[in-house]
Order: sequence, then C-alpha cells, then structure tokens
Amino acid sequence: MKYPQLKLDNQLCHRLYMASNSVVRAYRDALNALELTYPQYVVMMALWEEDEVTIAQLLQKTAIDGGAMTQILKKMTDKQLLMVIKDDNDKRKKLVKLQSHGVKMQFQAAAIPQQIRCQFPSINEQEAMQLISLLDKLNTDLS
Amino acid sequence: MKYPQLKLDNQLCHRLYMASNSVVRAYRDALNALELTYPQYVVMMALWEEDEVTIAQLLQKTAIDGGAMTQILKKMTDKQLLMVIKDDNDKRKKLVKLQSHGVKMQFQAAAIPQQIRCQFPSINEQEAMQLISLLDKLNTDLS
DNA sequence: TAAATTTACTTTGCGTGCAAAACAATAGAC
DNA sequence: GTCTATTGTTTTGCACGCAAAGTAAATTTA
Repeated sequence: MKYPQLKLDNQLCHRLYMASNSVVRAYRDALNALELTYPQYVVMMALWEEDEVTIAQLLQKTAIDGGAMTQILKKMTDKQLLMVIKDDNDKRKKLVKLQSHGVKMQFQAAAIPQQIRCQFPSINEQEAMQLISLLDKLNTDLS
Repeated sequence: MKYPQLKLDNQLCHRLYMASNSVVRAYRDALNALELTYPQYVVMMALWEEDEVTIAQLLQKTAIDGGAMTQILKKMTDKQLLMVIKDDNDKRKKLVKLQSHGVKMQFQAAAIPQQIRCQFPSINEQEAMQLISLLDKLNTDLS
C-alpha cells in the first residue's frame, strides 16, 4: 500500500458511514412497531417540538432532502399522522400539522431513546456528550 | 414538549445522520473528477489495500450492503475499473480484481483525503482521533 | 450418496439522498 | 405595472441501504 492516507482504517468518513447506517439499523425494531422509517421518525420529532411549520422549516430542522421530503410527507399523510395544508398568506408555502394519531404517537415514542441507548453500552454519558460535541463541530464546518 | 429525550437537539443519531450525509457531500467534487460515487470510492480503497478478494471479503471490509454491491461492481466493471472473475476452487465465490485503469487511479486519489480534511478545520488532529475512537466503540457495540 | 443445510451471491421492491429541472407564487427593480 | 429574480415546493432520474426471496454450489448429515 503506497498511500497510507487511503487505508480504510484511516478514514474518518468510513467510520461515519458505518456508524450512521448501524445506528439507523439499531432503530429498526423500535420504529417498525410504530410503522415509521427513520427519516419519518425524525419528521415526527421535529413536529412534536414545533407543530404547524412550513415544509422549508422542517427541511431546515431535519436536514432531510427536499425531494425526499415531498414523498415522506405524502406517506405520512396517507398514514394519518399529519396533514399538509396551504398557507393562505403565502400560497407558495405549505404548513405541516400533526393529526391526533401523530400527536398520540409521542407517548409510545418516548421509550425509544432509552431503548437505543442500551445498544451501545461501551459509550458512557461523558463520551456520548463528547461525541455529540465533535459531530456538531463537523456539521458546522460542513454546513 | 413533554419529552426532552425526543428533542432533535438531544439525539446523537441525528448528528450522525447529518454528519454522514455532509461528509459524503464533501467528497462530491473530488469524486466527480474521478467519476466515482462514494461507495464506489470505498470499494476502490478496499481493493488498493488488498486486491483479488472475494465479494464476501469486500462486503466485510467495506460494510456496504450485499445487494448494492452487486450493482456497484457491475457499474465499476463497465467503467473498466475492475473485473469480477469466478473462483475455480469454489464456484460459489467470485474474485474481484483491479484493472490497470483502477490501479492507476490510486495516484489521483492520493490527494483526496487532504482535500476533504481541509473542509473541517475546526477539528484538530487530536479531536479527529478522538472522534474515530468514539465511532469505533459505537460500531463495535452495534456490529 | 441422497437429502438437508449452509454458504456465496443475485434479484426485487421499497424508501431515501441527491442533483437538476420544472413549476407556481411572491418580491424587487425600473 | 410589467419584467425579472427569488422563494417554496414538486418532479425526475439515478445510486444506494435494506429486507426478503431466489439461485447455485458446497458441505454436512444420515
């Protein structure tokens, strides 16, 4: 190997790639019980925090792709989790609003974070915070 | 907000989701120049380290999905980067072998890691190593 | 050695990430 | 007030990630 910088073992990005995929997989069972995919769960979390927001605000908060968001909201509408309604003040905009089914789901979802947390016991609370802080730096640089 | 554990700001997973997507985006220009996608680049790195490996070994090393790998190798074969050949000792297996074009690409790729590294200046070398170490713990727990 | 199991890989169908193009509605420039 | 630029969203086409089913070849079992 002529170039050690090309070794997979030396790639931060490959760790991120694996970690991101692994963590989403770790959510699978918990989210299957709610019939949600991971991005759909992210949308739910965003709306539980702040409801009746525009799609643009939702995109900003979730960092989900715009093109994907249209499809995601369509599926979540079909499942009666939310509604997408026009904004009368600005007809370009649309507002996303939770339906009662979506609001109620919050109670079941409240148990999920702890369930996931148990799956990486090697990382203690301090390390988890360190990890978050480092990832925030990375995200800030790359945004 | 009744459940602080459901706030997006408190989710390690959402940071990972954003970071992984952002980092792959950060590679875009560099990889476009080589006409590679990110997973294809990962396959190249794996093969530059060890050539003529089975698909199973490649899957293990790269952590790419098996179903996706078939398609990825097909596209890389079309681009003359590699060949997929049958293993005569065990006809279930296939060996992946770099073509000369794929071998040569290593020289151009050698500049990429530094190019990417420049895009997150807020993280110093020590922090980058910390990040890698924490992600390794996470990946070990979740594998 | 025939049957059952396992291994290695491929295929399929769906959900999403992403770039680029399309579109409608508003805001700005003049 | 029209023309242009910008904003907010959707659409399209392609590349994965993933689960589950399918296929072929080797291995195990009896």
